[in-house]
Amino acid sequence: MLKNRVKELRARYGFTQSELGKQVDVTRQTIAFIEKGEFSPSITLSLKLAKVLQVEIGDLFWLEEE
Amino acid sequence: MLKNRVKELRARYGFTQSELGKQVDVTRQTIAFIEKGEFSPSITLSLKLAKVLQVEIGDLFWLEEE
DNA sequence: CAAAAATGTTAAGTTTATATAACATAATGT
DNA sequence: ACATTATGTTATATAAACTTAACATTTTTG
Repeated sequence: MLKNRVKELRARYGFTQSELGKQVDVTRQTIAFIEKGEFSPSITLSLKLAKVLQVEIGDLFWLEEE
Repeated sequence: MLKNRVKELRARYGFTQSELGKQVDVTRQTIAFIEKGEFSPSITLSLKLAKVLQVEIGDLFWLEEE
């Protein structure tokens, strides 16, 4: 199962969903869906998010058992 | 632009495209498309590939300028 | 408190990832 | 040389990512 820390890290930087979306070229709804874990973004978008949030991509997204 | 080392690492382990595909639950054509750089796989598939190929995901896929 | 901004959520549409199938060529093994 | 296996490639179909739009609720701010 895919997990992520997008919401936590976005909050740490004080970005709104819209601001983060704009920085990685997606809409705020896409950010919301990712934060809810409703889908598995492309590696391209994932790498952009990791860059903006200044973490290794493996620390932003990971797979858990179950 | 998205780059990856899937082909190189698959060769290192001596896996065929079919074998690698089976290990990460996709078809050999999907592996072929990824190796050709024709699309940006999901983060879920990317994480599975990194696990099987025993590298950090950031060492398997990365973004380059232009 | 009232207004504005942010978030939650959902529906419908478009684009892209992935599957399935098919055929051709290259590489490997007997 | 022949048979088998791996790879290249392309077409069509389906599933999932992502967009756009809309409205409701929550949070923030004057």
